[in-house]
Amino acid sequence: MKPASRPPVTIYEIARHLGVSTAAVSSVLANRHVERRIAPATVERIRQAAHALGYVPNMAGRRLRSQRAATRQIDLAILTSFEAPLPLVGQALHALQRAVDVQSTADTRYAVAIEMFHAGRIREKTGLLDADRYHGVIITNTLPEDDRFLAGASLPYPAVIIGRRIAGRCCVLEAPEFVGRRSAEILIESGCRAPTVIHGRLLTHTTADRLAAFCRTIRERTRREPGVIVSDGLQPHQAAAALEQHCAHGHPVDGLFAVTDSLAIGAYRVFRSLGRRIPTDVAVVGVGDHELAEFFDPALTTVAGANEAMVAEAVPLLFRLLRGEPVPPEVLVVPPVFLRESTRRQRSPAPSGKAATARRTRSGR
Amino acid sequence: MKPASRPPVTIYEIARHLGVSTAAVSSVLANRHVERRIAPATVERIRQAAHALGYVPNMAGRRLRSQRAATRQIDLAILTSFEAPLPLVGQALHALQRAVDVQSTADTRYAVAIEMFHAGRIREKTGLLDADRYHGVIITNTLPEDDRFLAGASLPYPAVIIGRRIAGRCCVLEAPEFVGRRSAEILIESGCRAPTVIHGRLLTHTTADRLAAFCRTIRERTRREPGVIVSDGLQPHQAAAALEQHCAHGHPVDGLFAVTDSLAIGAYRVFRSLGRRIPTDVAVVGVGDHELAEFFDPALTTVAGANEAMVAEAVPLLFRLLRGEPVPPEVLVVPPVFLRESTRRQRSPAPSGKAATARRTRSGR
DNA sequence: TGCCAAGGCTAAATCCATTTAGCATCTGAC
DNA sequence: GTCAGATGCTAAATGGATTTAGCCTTGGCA
Repeated sequence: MKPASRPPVTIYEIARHLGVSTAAVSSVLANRHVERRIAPATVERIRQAAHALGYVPNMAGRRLRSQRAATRQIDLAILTSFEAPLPLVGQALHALQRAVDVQSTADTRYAVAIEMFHAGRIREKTGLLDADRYHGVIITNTLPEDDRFLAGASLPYPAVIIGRRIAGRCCVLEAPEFVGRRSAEILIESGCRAPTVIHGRLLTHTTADRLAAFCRTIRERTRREPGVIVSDGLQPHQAAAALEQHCAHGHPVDGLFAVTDSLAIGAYRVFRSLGRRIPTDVAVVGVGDHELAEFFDPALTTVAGANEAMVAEAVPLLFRLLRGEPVPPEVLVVPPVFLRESTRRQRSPAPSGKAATARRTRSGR
Repeated sequence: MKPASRPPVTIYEIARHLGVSTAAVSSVLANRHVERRIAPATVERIRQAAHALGYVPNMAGRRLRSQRAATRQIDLAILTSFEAPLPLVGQALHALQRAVDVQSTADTRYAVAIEMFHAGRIREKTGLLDADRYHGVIITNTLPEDDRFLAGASLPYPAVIIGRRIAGRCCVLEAPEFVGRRSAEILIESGCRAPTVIHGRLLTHTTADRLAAFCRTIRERTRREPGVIVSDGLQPHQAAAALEQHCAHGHPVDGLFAVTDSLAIGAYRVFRSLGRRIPTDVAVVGVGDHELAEFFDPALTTVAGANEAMVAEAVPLLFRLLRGEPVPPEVLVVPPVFLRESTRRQRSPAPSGKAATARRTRSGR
């Protein structure tokens, strides 16, 4: 950050500098000089002065004046972290855009955008606390630091939080405990004796809940400690490195719960290279936040993927907040469960049998 | 779109309606009523009136006034289609944000956002032609319809186009022909006799170029027509359906070029279910726009993935445009080639031999 | 020479909200 | 009874750009 210099250059400076009126300057800079009949020489002088003085238009000023009367502009944003899986965010934007397309009228224009912050550092996001940027936002993929900040701060606009309960704010979350518990149960029912969980070092409220519930369930049902692998990040190669090291240390793993899809991808590769077959030697459960799970080899059993459902809840809530209508403080979403080949043993605990068992497969959209 | 109604409600209406000053209304609506010592009863009246009249704040007005003097705000956006693969866009945003973090000074604040349009319908994106929204944009993932529109329209702000040459605009593109030609060569060198390409129904400039160059190269080198499979969309399941049908019609396929990663994912599944081994029975070449290619089973050979490089070029170009500096009309980027297992045969055309051949593997970041 | 039209530009209103300075009124302490 | 201070509010300036109405020249034509 260099130090502040002089105040911004406006069209007034340019006008004064050249001895012309602001009207002339404005006309030229807005490319209206032809219909306004500004002499070519003047156009050129104004252009050069603007460049020389380093003129940068003030969009607020422009918008304020030029926006056709009787049109109100509503700015909505989805705030997410750079580190988050993008498909989730894309879904959210899509859903929001669909809603906006429906809500739009001749006198109301919506603009929707995705903006990002660095995970854990939402407080550094410029303009977050300013009342002059958004009419409303959906916030998702926050880390505990972010949550703490949000709980303390008072955002000067309506906001719906996805994946985290924050007092006084409208929140949409995964039903607590559900994902972790079901994942544990599936691995246990699959006959796993050394169930293990892998997660990224950074835990969101949601992933932390999945982790805790998983461990608790394993402890309660098996009276043993679950294995826990911490990956540096959510990238497949990071997961692979962590899992490899875990196995190299001699820790047994015959059932793995990956709190995020991408971790499962890395795990698949490690098991393959170690010659361990899925699901025969090791069962894997993941989350199905994006469409890929079905295309894993073997297809990944998922116990989550409530994202679509959460977004579907969040968008109408945002509009209700915008209209000033009352909203519930929180909405819980129960994620769907898809049993696929990566835990095939579950339904056929007998020898092996490839007889088709009842199984829901998420159909591609 | 409902018909337009009355002009927007401003704080003036509220003030007039209640017989108070706009200062009072503003103080209340900006939650400054405590320090401004507005009586609780008045606060309540103002709030109710605002709600009853359907007040929606005008962000332009707010920003114009409240923005600390000596701070200029610069709004940048990445415009992409809803239908595009998101990781690419995420990369672009990341790169842009990094640049912005460096460029930021105490008197210049940047805001960066992703905004989306429906593929082929960029002309319908509201505000695209308005001069009052962005200081600069990066446009990517356009379809030919979009390109045609952009070529005709004159955007009133600096723009860098990725993946498409548009006269008079600054463009960053894949070196023409390269990807299609190399892919074809790799399949031919792998000994394929029925090389085939699969692409989505919607073709961007880039994917169209890949397709055309592939077909031309196959024709020139083999004197035969390449197989062409058209998938309805880029989703794996759509690719799978298209490929299945192609095979069901008896078309031979022993080498496949997928112009997009996700298409390759779907293809893998089909080959697996048909019992055709990769690369022994069929070689597959794809593009490596995201990290996943390496984690395919077997790892996917890629002849593209220039996205990162393209973005790296585009961002500085945008800043040069913003500063009014001259820029080259186009920048060509040659994508890296990663030979992996999915075309293993290539380097060992002899019997089989699993001897490790020289092979670059993209290392995880 | 006189008049009109075109050309080239300016003054001032306007968009909406925020904020500073200041004006009444009321309260309580002395 | 007075006066300082609190209370509750308003008038007016301000932010940056666009746009309408209109002024002054100049040139062409009758």
